[in-house]
Amino acid sequence: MQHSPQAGHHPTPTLTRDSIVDAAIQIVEQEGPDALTLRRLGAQLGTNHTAVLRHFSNKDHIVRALAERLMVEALSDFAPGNDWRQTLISLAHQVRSACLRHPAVAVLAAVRVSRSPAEFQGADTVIAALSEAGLRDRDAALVYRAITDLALAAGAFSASVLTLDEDARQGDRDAMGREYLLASPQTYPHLAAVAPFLADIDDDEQFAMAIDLIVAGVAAKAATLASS
Amino acid sequence: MQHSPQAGHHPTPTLTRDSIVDAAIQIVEQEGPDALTLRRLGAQLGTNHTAVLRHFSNKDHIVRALAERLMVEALSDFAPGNDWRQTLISLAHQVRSACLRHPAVAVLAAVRVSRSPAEFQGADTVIAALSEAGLRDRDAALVYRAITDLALAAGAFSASVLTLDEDARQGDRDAMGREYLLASPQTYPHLAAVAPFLADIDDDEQFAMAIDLIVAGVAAKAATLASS
DNA sequence: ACCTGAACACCGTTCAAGT
DNA sequence: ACCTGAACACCGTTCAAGT
Repeated sequence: MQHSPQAGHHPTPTLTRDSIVDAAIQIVEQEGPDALTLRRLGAQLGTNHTAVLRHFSNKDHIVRALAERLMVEALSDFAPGNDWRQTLISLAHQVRSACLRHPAVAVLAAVRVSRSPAEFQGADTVIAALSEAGLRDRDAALVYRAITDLALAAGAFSASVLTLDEDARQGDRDAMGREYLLASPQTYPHLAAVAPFLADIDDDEQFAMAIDLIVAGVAAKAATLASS
Repeated sequence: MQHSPQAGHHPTPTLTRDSIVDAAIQIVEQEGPDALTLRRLGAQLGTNHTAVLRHFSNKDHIVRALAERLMVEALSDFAPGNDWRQTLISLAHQVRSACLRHPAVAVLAAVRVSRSPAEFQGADTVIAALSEAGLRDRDAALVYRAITDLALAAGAFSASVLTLDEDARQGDRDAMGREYLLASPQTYPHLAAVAPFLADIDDDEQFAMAIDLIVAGVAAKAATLASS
């Protein structure tokens, strides 16, 4: 009689890696990144708090699994645009949306995402867009890594604001709106000139501009390299 | 008899906010962000672990003080370049250098830096550079916020790699070098074409390219807005 | 094979007490 | 005014024991 996972009297183990990740996401979303503890996770799953260590060797491995989920979700329902600019822009916004949907997960996991080949499909799409823009080989590889990390960093950064508590957030908003207005026009003329506008910019607009600048930069870089 | 800080028999308190921040930086740099605990801090300072709470109301306030230090150091010995491009590029590298000198501090504190007016001088320099590039008023304010957060996010991201332990870092390096090579040329043709180059790019080069793209993007944006 | 429960060595924060 | 020391309610991880 062979010993297989299906055989014997263990038809459905209580926990699976997927059910643990599901529970972890739920906790982190509802209660913030600090709420993700093994004991809280055990409570959510209705098991002893050490049971999850049968499936992940430590807490860090759980965080990495969250990172993978985030990327899969970001790139799941994606279709390339009509040209390479549209493709890059919509990919970037898709990544940010996933980060904003799970801000605490993004803050916890963004660094781990960028350092491992998360999604071949997403990478291929970006590199295809760069090829269309005129970048090949090593240039394409370099620009790919640069813009991927920029977009991910910007997305996580944008999301991280949502993880601050309401007091800290209001404090930061006030600081932007008020403190910059105190800058002396004599000592800091350029800053004083734009100070009234600084508080007036929301995160959506700022992110859109960041992606705009990067895409414009890619076009300029491709033109430079093509003519050299 | 008036009661003044100088009078009486309390000439030099054991702790000051500065000495606490000094000790915190030393701990975080030598032992990583997780090593920053009140007990470790108390040991470093030769006091009870609760003594620092006389000077900072909680641990989060200590982290914010670290963020301020980081920014001050990043912008302290800075001189504007010959043109606006050089100015922006060298500012960005200065921020990254500070992040790399204190990687764990950067990871801990970057988000808090970007949301508060840390340095009027730095802000004025950047906005002056944008003005030279041709951006004014609300456009300048929007681009200022976008590129500041991008540079800071990129710097913190870059630094965050240094906070991973050697095993995780080697694992990530291997993944880049090896796993991408496994991408099927049929299914992912563009990715497969550049895969050999992906492992060959170091963090310095990648950061330099990111800043290059942003600066090129600023130039392109300024040209677009000027002609409209 | 998978989960439990006790144990261990830690956390941040509060608060009465000392000097 | 500043620091101590005990206490409280938590952590992640290990490991023998159960089923």
